[in-house]
Amino acid sequence: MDDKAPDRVTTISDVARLAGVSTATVSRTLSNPAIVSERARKAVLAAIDRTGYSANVSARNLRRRQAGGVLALAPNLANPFFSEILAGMSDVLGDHDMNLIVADTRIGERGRRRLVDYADRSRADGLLVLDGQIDRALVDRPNCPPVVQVCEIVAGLDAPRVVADNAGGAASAIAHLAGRGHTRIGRLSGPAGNSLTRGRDAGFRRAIAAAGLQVPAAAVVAGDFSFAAGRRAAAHLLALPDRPTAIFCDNDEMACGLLSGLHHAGVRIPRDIAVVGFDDIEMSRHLTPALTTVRQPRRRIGREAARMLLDLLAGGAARTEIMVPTELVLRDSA
Amino acid sequence: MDDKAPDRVTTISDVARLAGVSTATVSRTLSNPAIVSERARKAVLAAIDRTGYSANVSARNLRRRQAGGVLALAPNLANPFFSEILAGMSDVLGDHDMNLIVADTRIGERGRRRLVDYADRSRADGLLVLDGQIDRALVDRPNCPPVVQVCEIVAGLDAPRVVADNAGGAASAIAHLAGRGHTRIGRLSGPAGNSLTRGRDAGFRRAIAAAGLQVPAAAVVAGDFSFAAGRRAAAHLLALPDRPTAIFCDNDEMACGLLSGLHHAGVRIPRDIAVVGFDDIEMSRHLTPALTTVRQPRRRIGREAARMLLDLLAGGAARTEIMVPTELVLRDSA
DNA sequence: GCCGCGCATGTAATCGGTTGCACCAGCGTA
DNA sequence: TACGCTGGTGCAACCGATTACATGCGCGGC
Repeated sequence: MDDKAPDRVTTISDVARLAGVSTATVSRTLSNPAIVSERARKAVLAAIDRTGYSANVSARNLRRRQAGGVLALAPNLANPFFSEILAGMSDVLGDHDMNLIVADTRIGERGRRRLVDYADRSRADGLLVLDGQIDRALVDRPNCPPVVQVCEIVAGLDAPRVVADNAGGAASAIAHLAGRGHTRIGRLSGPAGNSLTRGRDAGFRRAIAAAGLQVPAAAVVAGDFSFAAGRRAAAHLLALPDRPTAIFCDNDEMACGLLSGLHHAGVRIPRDIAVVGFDDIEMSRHLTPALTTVRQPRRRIGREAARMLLDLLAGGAARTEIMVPTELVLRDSA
Repeated sequence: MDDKAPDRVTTISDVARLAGVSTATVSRTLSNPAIVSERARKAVLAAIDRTGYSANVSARNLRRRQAGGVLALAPNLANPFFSEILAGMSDVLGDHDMNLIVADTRIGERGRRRLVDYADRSRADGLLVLDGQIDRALVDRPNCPPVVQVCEIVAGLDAPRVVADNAGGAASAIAHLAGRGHTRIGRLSGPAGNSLTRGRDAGFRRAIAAAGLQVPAAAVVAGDFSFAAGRRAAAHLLALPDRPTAIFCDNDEMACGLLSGLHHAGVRIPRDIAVVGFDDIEMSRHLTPALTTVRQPRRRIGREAARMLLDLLAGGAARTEIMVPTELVLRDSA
């Protein structure tokens, strides 16, 4: 405010001079106030207040040999499923004075090279990988920062992870349907290799068996998590000789497409066919009928992942896997 | 790879030694290859290739007195409306080797103080403000980086801006409805002070007048952009003695709630009442009936905003306002 | 043969904090 | 009185890149 050179940002030396101490004391006042005398501390804080000083992050990070931030790699940022996970990460990281920077992994070859630049020790202290399809070479590089996998698992990558209880969630959905008397329960699955698909598949089969039922092979359709896949599945399922009376979908987006396809074909839901989804995305509660689905606590998943990464960075022998429970949300579609 | 000390990240000196040149030459090879001899350039590039060197960003930014990134301030990151705008920004910034870091503005007092930390010259070279409700003190601070406003305008803040053609979009929606023979056209608006509300209101009134109609005062309801506001508005509008036959909503989320409320009351859409929204969010095309709405080209808005900020930072006398055209998307609800 | 010019390169200062080490004052103990 | 210890502080090296300035070399013109 009342400085001589108004165009220069105030530095630690300005504060030191004003407070009549050395820069070391200013630095210590900020990072470890307990070890400076009360006299000095007061003088420094007053000077900081006067000047509006705030430390230059580049200089600090350079000296501390850290990046002060974490990189999250997500496919398709525009997908609202991820934004709440990212918000959870941001909560925790912010409390530890860490940035969250977010990069989209599905952006062609030009972008791929950029990713390698980003996933660099000087830019990111750690990586939060939300995309199971990521190129393994990216994270196997010699100087790649520590990685935590979130939700999806990269095939063969042995890094710590935070995942939802996919099997348990699927099982609870099936148990619910079986309890309502359904005996022919179909499934609209995700792509085959995917770790989410595998988990949900396991829960599906386990629960079907536990209810003393059989998996109706023809009514198990492979999708790709997209709305369009749900539309296609509707046509396919309606053409079956032995229609299922309930369908479990591996995610809400497909369930949404399925609902739409069935609706256009004049099928009444849930009377003719019951539908259950997975994820509980925003849209699901607004559909007509509102979608019964398995909720993933996304914000919590983000928080756990961020905490796990921070532990890892602090050198703590972090747990290698955290499984977050899911919850069946009963609405109108089943 | 074949280094002596495998635990230390390679620096510019390592590369220089390996290539048999000075660090200055290495630096020049990377930032301005034309001024180094071909011999030196080849040696340096080979050394970089061997070591997998990449420059430390903190050191570079410290020396260049820049932050290497831009901060975007958005309310509610979980809202998918923003993610595509952010993705557009990220496209452009990435091409200029700039980070995009994103902060949520609606996170209580604790978060507010954190924002002030973030909106700092050493962390961000510029600010992209997507929230019209932001505290003006934040951007009026003496050493706040340059600002570009996006979509919403902060009351009384005279910074360059990128906005959608809100008036034009609303007008085209009304013109469409009037063209289909509607004469009692209601409106579900956003909150009163909001710049989006004002723009859409202007277009609404202009087009109503142009069609030779009157604004049915009782059928203009103030909402708050939320789904719940749409539900409430449905009840209100149905209770009117002189029901409108069409309703223009200031955003899709409210239109969505309105649709849901009307549907539950047994109103057939668009036969009994036509509904038009604004924004074209993801969900809108998936509703039953699919929502007719005014599309904002969100990715483009993001790109334009980022470009404008970069111009501003480069010292270019950037234009002070860019207005991006909107487009009426005809679907089933009108 | 000498001078001047321009190109390629190296030297070293610099960016702004952080922190190991040295120092000093003050006090208690031998 | 001498010695050791402890808490508080300052000095200066350091983090790793960028870049102003200096240097050296080769070449053409006089």
